[in-house]
Amino acid sequence: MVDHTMPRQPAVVSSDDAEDTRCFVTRLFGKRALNREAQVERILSAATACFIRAGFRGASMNDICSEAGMSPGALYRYFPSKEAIIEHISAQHRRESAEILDRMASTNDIIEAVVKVGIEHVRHMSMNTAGDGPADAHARLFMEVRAEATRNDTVAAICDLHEGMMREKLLAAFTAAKQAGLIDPVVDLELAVATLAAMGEGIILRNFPAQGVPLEALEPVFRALATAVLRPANKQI
Amino acid sequence: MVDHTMPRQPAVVSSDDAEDTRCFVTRLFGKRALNREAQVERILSAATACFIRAGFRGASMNDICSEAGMSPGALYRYFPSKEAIIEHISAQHRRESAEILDRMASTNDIIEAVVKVGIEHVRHMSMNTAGDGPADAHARLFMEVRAEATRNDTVAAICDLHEGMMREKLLAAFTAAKQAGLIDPVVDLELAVATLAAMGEGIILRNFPAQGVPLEALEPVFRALATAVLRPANKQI
DNA sequence: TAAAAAAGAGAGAACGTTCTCTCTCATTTA
DNA sequence: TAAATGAGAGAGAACGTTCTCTCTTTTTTA
Repeated sequence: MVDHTMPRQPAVVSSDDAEDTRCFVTRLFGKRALNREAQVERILSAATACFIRAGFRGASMNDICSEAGMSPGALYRYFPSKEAIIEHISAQHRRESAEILDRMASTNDIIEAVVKVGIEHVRHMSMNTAGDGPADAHARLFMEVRAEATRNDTVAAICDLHEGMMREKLLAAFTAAKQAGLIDPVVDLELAVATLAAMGEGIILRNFPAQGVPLEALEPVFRALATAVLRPANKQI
Repeated sequence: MVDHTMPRQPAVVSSDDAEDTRCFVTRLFGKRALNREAQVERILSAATACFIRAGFRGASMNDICSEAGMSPGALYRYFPSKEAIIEHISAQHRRESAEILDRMASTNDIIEAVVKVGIEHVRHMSMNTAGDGPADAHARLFMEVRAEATRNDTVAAICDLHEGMMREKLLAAFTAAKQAGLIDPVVDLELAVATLAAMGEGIILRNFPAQGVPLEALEPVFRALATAVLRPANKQI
């Protein structure tokens, strides 16, 4: 067997307070800086494809390297570990979901606003960003993220953060609508938010569009459910 | 370093058509046969605990052996592979879910029947069978099974089988109720079943009871949602 | 501005660990 | 005594990661 025990060269002594003395233009916009961003993007999109195909645990770093057309040595210059990639992708996925709520227009019709957000969320989740993956790519990733969150504290914190944000956004909108008399005063808003979120997640998980249910068919369903949750006593206000 | 390259012994030739010549009474009810069932059960419950803790991929066969207080050699007498254990547990989990629908009493009030089944399902899912695991044990396992189904054909078939059964049971009940005039004639029953199933799964996933929402609080929610789905036009019939 | 030095990027073999599963051999049961 | 059962070492493959080395780009020096 080949002997690899040759003593390592001591690392060149570099003072801890060494500063990057390069021109800041080069640092930010130089060929290397731009290439670095592109490479990070390449790795993330390759990893996403692999994770959708095989899951966080099922996809190996070698798989990701092959998909990205890159050697392990190269990949590890951009991410310190597999976990770091998983966390990055998890955060990105949850953030995208949370951002959909930002487009929830402040309208006089809270029911229609909820319907619109629900449809938008389902549309986004059944959209195939990559183009060559399975139809339920986003839903698969969503499941991976949630499963990972049950045993990885960092991912759990990421999920909590974004879910908390979503909860507060919805709650704020509902509180305003309630004060405007658009929501039945009896309704427990916290429970309403939780219920609607659970429903949304259930529909994401099932991925209706991938099973042939068109978005238009989902619209009256969302409307009926939103009405039931927000105006349980009397349908019309 | 120790040399492990010693050539393996060829497997002992065992004729494929070897027969069990024991008395069939002994074979079925003898001490050994009974013990065998007990051992299988021991392995399954140990594996379930490990899978809930670490996921299907995250839990190793050694973990399961330790949990079961058993050597690998012993364990592999009862299950040919890790996958076989995963499939067994997946099937068991999905079957238990499907069986809850069997207790759906044929009643004059279809809404209350749906509410009862929903509550029962959530109760079962938030129940901790083992006793010493996390509160969301069933929900975690559910997520594992669904995630596994996206990339393991056998588990996917298991899920399809039981979901198909659930779908048909609900559809039959709804069809009868529709004919009895208990459901709005406008309702697309297929979509109603899918919607209610998705809602149920979303609520399972969120595990409301583990988050402090009591089952009683969930009852009016289920009632409102069931009503919205089955009687969208007019609340009372 | 040209040459020298440093830093960055990448390839790919190899590392140590862990994985699933199988082997041999000892013990228990019928 | 023959068959069933179990223990536990360990084989071999796969894992995530790190290694050394080469080539390119950027910065510093003359």
